[in-house]
Amino acid sequence: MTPSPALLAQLGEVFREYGFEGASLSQITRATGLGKGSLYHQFPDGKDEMAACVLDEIGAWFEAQIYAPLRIAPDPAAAIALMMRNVETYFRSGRRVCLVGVFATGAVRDRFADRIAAYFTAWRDALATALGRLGRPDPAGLAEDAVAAIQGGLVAARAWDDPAVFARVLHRAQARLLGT
Amino acid sequence: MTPSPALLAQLGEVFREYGFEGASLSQITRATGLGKGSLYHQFPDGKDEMAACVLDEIGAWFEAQIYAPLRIAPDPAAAIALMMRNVETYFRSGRRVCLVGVFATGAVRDRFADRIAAYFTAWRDALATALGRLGRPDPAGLAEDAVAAIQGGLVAARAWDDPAVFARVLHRAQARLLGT
DNA sequence: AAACTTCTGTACCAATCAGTACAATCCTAA
DNA sequence: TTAGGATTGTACTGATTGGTACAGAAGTTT
Repeated sequence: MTPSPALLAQLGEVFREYGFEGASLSQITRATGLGKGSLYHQFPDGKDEMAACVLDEIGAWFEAQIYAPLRIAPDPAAAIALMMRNVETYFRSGRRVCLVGVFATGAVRDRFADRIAAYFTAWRDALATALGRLGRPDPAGLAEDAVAAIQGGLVAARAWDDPAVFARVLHRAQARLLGT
Repeated sequence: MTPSPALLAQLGEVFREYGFEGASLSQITRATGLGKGSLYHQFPDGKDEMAACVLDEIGAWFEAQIYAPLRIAPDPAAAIALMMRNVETYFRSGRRVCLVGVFATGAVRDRFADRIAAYFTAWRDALATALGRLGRPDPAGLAEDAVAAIQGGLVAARAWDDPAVFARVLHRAQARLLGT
């Protein structure tokens, strides 16, 4: 039983907007257009399974669009710049929260601990790899700071309801990464 | 009707752990030892009012312990270093989430928009004031980045379930603030 | 067309939810 | 001690919750 990427994207948006606890089945059926019968048919373990599938889909997207390019691109500096552009697009300039980050700071953190940690680890490590190839000092620390800056930039942009905040934080983080 | 700071602290911990939607009245009565009659007597508008009072209490604490010292301390560099130490203590080395940040990325963001934005603004501005007095370049940008780093450090520490991450992010953020 | 498989709709369930009402209890001032 | 105000406990409410069961509809294969 493989849920479609489109369905997982819809589920993801409900979880982003309402969080895990706040995303009731009513809201999910409304957002997806599927009834409870359909949802339970595809996700017999209920909301937990939906969220786990969504996290896996997000992880796969990031692997393809963010992490892998950082590891293998011939020009690490260009790859880092591209990462930042893709991050700005993916998070809708800070208007869309990072679902993994939201789960990390919520009551469901332990339920999805492996997936959450894996997402952050893969990102930090891929970025550190690119920084290492670029010859930047302390690649692990710079990578860790960048991942934190992106998460913090999202929180701040939401707090101020101002996407320009996210853009500025990203821009300055990129400059620190590249030493420019 | 002024709820005691101790009660507000207990409420704050329930909201931190379960989020706004997930913090049921059952959990709140359990955590506070007060029955529903008592809670509704003190907070006639229910959970919204509880959360608003908690946010105000947090804001007041930050004003006294974090923002005001940044604005008025004779030695801005020492004030910034003290801020970081206090932040590390307050957030229990990253084990305790920032409730304002959690609300900022949740469905209740709009309900408490003024309080959330005010918390972030006061912090950024107080820090920028200290940086300005220190003669640091782009104090507003540095301040914004530091506030984002703290938030992002909290998310990352939770994601990795590793307080050392928060400490490292704080340490490096402080070095950037002070130019050391 | 018939048989089989997959998917959907919906009635139902027990539990929980936030909130209301108010009697009872506790506390304080005179 | 009494009266009045503050606080608490709890029964009750209608609504919502996640989940179950399964008949019926839809899709696919022969």
